[in-house]
Amino acid sequence: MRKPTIQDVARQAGVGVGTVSRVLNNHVAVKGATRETVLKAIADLEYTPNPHARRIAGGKSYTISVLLPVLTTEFYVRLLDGLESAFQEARYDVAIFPLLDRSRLERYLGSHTLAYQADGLVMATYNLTQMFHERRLRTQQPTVLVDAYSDTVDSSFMDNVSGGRLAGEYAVGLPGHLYAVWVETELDHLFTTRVFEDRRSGFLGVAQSAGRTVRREFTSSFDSLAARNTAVTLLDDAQAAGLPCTVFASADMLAGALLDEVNLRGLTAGRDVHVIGFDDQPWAAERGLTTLHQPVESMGYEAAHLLLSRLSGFNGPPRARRFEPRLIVRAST
Amino acid sequence: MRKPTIQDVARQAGVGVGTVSRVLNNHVAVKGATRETVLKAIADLEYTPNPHARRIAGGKSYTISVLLPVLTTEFYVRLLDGLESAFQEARYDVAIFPLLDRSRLERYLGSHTLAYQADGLVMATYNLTQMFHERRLRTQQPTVLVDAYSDTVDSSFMDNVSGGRLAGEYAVGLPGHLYAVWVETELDHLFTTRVFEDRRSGFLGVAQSAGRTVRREFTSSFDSLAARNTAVTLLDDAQAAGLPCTVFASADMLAGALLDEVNLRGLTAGRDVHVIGFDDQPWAAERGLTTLHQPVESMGYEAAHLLLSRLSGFNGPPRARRFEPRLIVRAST
DNA sequence: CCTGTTCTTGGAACGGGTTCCACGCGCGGG
DNA sequence: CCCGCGCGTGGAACCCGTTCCAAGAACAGG
Repeated sequence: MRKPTIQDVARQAGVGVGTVSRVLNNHVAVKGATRETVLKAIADLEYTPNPHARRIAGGKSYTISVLLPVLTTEFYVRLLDGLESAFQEARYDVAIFPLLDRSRLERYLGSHTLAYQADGLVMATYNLTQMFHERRLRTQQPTVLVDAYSDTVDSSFMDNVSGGRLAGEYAVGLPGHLYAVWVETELDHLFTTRVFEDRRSGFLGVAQSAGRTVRREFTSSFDSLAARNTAVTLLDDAQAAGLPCTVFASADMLAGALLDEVNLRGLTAGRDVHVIGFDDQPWAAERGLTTLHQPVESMGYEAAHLLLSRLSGFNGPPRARRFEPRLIVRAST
Repeated sequence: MRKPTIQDVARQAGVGVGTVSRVLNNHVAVKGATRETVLKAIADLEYTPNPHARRIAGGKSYTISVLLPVLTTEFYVRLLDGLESAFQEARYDVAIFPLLDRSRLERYLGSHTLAYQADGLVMATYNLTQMFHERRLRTQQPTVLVDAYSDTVDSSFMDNVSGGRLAGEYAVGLPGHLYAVWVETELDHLFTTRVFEDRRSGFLGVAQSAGRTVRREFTSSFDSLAARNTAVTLLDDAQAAGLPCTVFASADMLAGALLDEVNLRGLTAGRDVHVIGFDDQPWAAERGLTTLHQPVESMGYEAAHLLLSRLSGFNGPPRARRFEPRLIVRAST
């Protein structure tokens, strides 16, 4: 029982192989009735096209490279969900390269021996380096940025200024001193980019125009020990200055550490300490954390479509797709 | 500047395409001189064969699925090294599936829609389930077990009984009370198999025939907090009973936690407490840990060759390849 | 009802390998 | 010196899709 081929499908449906191929690839010019017949034949035979034959016949790799910093965080997992669902619909494979640090990224970009080059490139979060531009000129590879912005290529990104602003507008209505915690930009990692600066500028802008000052700002690296230390220092200060207080923690991870410490001190979040996070991690709902939800999947999905349109010939100027976070109010405020 | 094809190479070398293909695939029947000419042409043109064309022409996927529990541990990284180096030599790709728990494994094995089936299957550490046997019958897919044993399929594995015995033989010559620490077999994870039971039976067998008893045995789960707790309890008991003592920690991770605690108490490993580990992790040399080194890469390499021989037609009865750990004595004893 | 477009559609050519068959050449034996 | 065998080699056929061209079908306008 050999695997059925496109020939078998064509015979079964009483049409030519060209027609079957057109149905498979959604090339519009197929009449409704014919399309149905072909789809039925495909279903009956349990036909699945051979991707390798497709690649050699089409002269393309039908593969997209996705460059991202790491894939162990919620954010990138969701981002990949969005990217992969869009690429799957268009029958493209995705090759994931978690590059971790600048040297690996540059090694990847500089590599001359990209034997079977991907048809397109998705870069997540990375800032654009000089090497990137050189490589792009050399390879002509269609590229899209996601979670990052540049005016020279298509991009799909979150509006972090707006996210900071939303947090700010809500925070100024809450009682007590105002605090803010940011995430440190590690210089040898490219993936921090301007995300936290943007959140900060949005937040501070609103606070200022509301005539409020932030009592203290903190910067923590993105690990749980540092987050806990920051929480301790912050609460010491807040208790000394008098509760209640309101804290904008620009990443849920930081907010989580703060909630831990609040509980440990017998205080109550949403009464003594108001906490606003950012990310809407899966646990945020359970723990009742007020936070900003980001439509990360949509951002990925849209990025994929920007790239796909380039792949099918679109050649206009760079486009930018901006996504807005949404404030979700829960018990922590 | 198109990518060169096998046609270009044939022309350049003044031979037929068949000959070039034969050289590429090491089909013996090519005369030395001709082979040289072809190899030179390949080098001159910087020719790399198109894997997709190969797959469609050959009617095979030239891909091997490797099923393993996780790939974040030293052991599996080394195992993959061994597997991949062998498969690369034979121009096979490797697709890695870290399946983590029983349900994912069964979902993988039960799947009917393994569209472009791999030519062969490597299963690491997993015990064989009923589903596995059913699937094997259905798909006829050549299979090899690595780090596990069954008498129905080829296998390549470490002799953990022998490892335990080596540890035992050495331990009974060391002074003081005897302790042993094992790793807990989590029941919903398949990947613990009989490894630790085997080490235990080897170790206890030797101790018994030497007329020695083990003062206390501990079981710890494989995480650092549990390991540390176990170390504390063990050392409390040992100090109460009088030092020196000798401990066989059946995984370096456990041994490491023990060394930490030994240092913390101002004791000296190799004098007050003798520690024997198992694995020879990269840090074992630096920290002077006496341990059992496992030829994991060789085990993987051999597993790959067992599978490759099946793929090229070998059809004899199941074969088993057994590998022996080697005791490495360092300062901790 | 006829002619000229515009849609659809069939199928050959093609892409880059592998495999198999047939042929040529070299060598040993008679 | 001739014949036969086998090794080494060339190249056609094939694998399975995509694409493109030409031809048939359908439809609108006169």
